[in-house]
Amino acid sequence: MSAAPDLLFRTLADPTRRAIFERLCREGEQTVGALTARSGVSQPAVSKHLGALKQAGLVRDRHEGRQTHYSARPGALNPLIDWTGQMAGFWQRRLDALDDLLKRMDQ
Amino acid sequence: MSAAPDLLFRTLADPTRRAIFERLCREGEQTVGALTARSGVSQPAVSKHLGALKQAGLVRDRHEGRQTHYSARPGALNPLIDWTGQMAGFWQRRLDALDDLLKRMDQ
DNA sequence: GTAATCCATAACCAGGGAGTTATGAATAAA
DNA sequence: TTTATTCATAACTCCCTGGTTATGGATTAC
Repeated sequence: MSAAPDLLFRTLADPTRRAIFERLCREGEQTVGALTARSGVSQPAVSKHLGALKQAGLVRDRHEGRQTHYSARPGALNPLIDWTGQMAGFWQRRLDALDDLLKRMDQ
Repeated sequence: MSAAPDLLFRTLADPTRRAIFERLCREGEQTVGALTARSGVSQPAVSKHLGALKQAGLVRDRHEGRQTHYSARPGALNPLIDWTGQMAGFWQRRLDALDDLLKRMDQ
């Protein structure tokens, strides 16, 4: 299971791309032009990043005339949340087991 | 804030490296040799990945004789959990605001 | 109809990073 | 002491990707 975390990690690893995603989360729907304005990179670069984000299921696009509006997609981060939860769970479980063992040795 | 998520995302983006980290989470402390055995890559590659994981604060190492034991570091994922929580919070807040607006318009 | 705007795609380039083999330092075993 | 084991580092290669400029299609404005 969990081929999903792979794509998510890879997609969010790039700072520029992650910044775009963060802006969409904070400020809601934005056009490509608006995103390009404060991204520090060219418009084609932004378009490529948006393509990657879309393919990872992190954003949606909505065409309206000659401009495209992008918005963050709630729930897309769930696999990531699940993964971190699992990892945290594993060492927690081992700590519990250790705790148990110590208690039994103590008796 | 949050230079930490950047390093974490970058470090966990590589599948081989993430697999090593997962094994350390699931099965606890491991030597480099043990990790290399089922990693599918050479020992130097594993060592490099472990170096990256260590630098990101994701693992600890413990030298014992001529072998080095690595273990996952609980709490290292916290910045990641915080970040996802923030992102989820943003759109949640906007949904609430929208809900509010609709309610007021309804009255 | 013509000009201007918005965006996506193509083509290309450069840097980084993940992999390899070779090697050496440190420790354990003989 | 000599040999074998374990790991880290160095040096190198190759590919992937994020950036660029150039361009074109679609839409809006004049």
